[in-house]
Amino acid sequence: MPTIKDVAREAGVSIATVSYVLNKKNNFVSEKTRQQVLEAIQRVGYTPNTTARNLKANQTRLIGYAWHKIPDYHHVNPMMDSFIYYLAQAAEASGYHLLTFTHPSGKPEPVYDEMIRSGRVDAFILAETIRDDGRIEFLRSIDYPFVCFGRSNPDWDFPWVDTDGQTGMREAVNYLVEMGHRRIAMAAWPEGSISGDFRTAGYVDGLVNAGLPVRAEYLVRGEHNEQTGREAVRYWLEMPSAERPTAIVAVSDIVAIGILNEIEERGMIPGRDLSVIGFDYTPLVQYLRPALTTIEQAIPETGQALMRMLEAVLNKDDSVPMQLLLPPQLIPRNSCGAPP
Amino acid sequence: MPTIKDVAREAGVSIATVSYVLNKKNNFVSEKTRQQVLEAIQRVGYTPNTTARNLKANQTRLIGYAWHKIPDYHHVNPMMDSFIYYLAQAAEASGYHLLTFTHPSGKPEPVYDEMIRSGRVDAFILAETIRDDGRIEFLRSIDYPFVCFGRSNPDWDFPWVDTDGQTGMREAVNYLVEMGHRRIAMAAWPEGSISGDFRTAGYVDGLVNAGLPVRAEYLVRGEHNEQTGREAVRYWLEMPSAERPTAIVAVSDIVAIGILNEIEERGMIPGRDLSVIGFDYTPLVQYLRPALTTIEQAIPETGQALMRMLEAVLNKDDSVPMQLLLPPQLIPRNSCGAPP
DNA sequence: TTGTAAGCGTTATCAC
DNA sequence: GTGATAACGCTTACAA
Repeated sequence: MPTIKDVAREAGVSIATVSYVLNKKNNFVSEKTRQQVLEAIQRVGYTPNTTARNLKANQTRLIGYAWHKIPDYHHVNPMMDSFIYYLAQAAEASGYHLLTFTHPSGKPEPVYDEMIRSGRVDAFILAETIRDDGRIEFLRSIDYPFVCFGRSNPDWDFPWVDTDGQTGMREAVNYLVEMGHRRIAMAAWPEGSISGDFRTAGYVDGLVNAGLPVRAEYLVRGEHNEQTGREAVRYWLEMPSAERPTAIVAVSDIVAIGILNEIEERGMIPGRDLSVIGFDYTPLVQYLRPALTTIEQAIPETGQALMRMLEAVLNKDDSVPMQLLLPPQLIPRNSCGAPP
Repeated sequence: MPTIKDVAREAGVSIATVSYVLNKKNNFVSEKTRQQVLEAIQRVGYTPNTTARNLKANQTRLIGYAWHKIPDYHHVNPMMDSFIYYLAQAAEASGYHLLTFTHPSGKPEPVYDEMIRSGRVDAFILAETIRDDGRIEFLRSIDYPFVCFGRSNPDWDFPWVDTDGQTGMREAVNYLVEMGHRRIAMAAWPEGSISGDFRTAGYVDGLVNAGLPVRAEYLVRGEHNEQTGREAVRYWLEMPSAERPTAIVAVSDIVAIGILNEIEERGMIPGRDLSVIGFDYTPLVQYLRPALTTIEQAIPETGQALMRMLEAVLNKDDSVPMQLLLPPQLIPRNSCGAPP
């Protein structure tokens, strides 16, 4: 690879001059010299070496992004995977690249620490944040630049972008209410997860807004899998038919799929006998029969917002708000209808 | 961040000595000095700066991986997304990280060129290779290190790992034959795609092996979407029932989903009236009713094999075979049964 | 066994 | 306007 020296020799100038024309500001280089240098750069096919630049500037223009551990390879979270694609695009638009890394499930902080100490990256983007997130605690404690996709402890002040799951769920309930439903249930995650709790809160908000009672037996909780949806349906179908919910909102698409499956196996028709709404806009759920009504997160916008925020953090620009809630969007399909 | 100088000062030795103990080989450093240095490293919390190391060594220990353009964010290919996760893991095991980048759909080569010229990466991993792949042509022409997930032109000599779709499909047909099927159809992609053509060839192999006729009307081609599966079923259902296929292999899960959906909408039961096999092991297809029998690619192994191969390329180690076909695995679920 | 110093490819300060 | 040159943090001949 040609270096700045080759260009200097070719143009008959010093390497300093080449560097001047490259880093346009201070353009006190004479037009004639500038042209010579530019032509020489063309001729030798020169591109400045990033590593050398980085060493000088003490930066990498690399942003660390950790892959979240997945137990089994078909259990990927499709939403997160499309997120990182848009994140990569947004990063490039700002002259950064994503450097991906993995870490053992229990202890991520040492890996982040190592990335920092070795000067591998300039900042991090964290996804799938949790309550008391050790990564956030750690990065805050050493004042290292980062932004998060997802919230954490409410009393922690740090930059994040998140989907407004509470509003999303409230609107889902509202959508069902307007269709005529009065007995609306929710299949939720166990208490304690941030986004799960916001979604559950939105469900309650929706009921309250509509003047509907909040009934404990209409809220069933379980893990993030198909089984949870199935068990919830079994539970509700045991209720006398006048008590039974006529519509169900699920905390996630995978839970909604379990609901759909159990409903059908009980000989009922989802969307007619029982309406169902998912959450996540997972690929393929559009091809279920009935196609699943779901709530779509603003994934491309999230990536862009995160990068905007991260640049503000890196440039110590405090004109950019450091918390951003992005409204999701209800995607009506065929799994909802008027109550029977 | 502490530098090697800080350690040297702390330990009362020269920076060269620190460097010697760091780069263990040539361990002619006295045990006493070594201990002093090690302790100093601990005390000041030193980790060598990667950028400086890289500048010296003229490397980055970064592998470029381009995200393939996706038209719409729910059209991600889940298989590819889990692939890159395993790839990242394998890379780290070899001391590399993945540097991701994107490129405009038409012209990837200039972006690869730029990454090389600016010294951003040491090598590339290409995925979703095609016939006459310009990236392969380009990287071969400048003799830059890379490995591919996927084959390309048969007369090109370059390192690749690929799923043996031909064998996979042959075994799928064989599986159906053993269940008693004699009229087996395939919903394929248009001729010209590499993996599509191998899968189609495997279908034909399977028929021939079983002594079954290869009937043109049993092979329907269409794009990679749900509609293709639906149209294929409509076509076959117009045949007189004694002629109709009793089983269908699909070139991909999404096509298989279309098949499943159309079958059900015609009032038939997949797995009983008509057996169906997909290809890709897409997440969620296990939750379809019936759960889709599909062919699983060896994704983790592919990532590992690619990294092994890439290291061989980088170290000019020619003991490692530069072409590797990995057998996929049939995952029996409920979408197949004996012919009616 | 350890230290000195050159050099990796830049940028930027200082002379001229 | 332009050119030496130091410096970024490290590795490694070579000298001691």
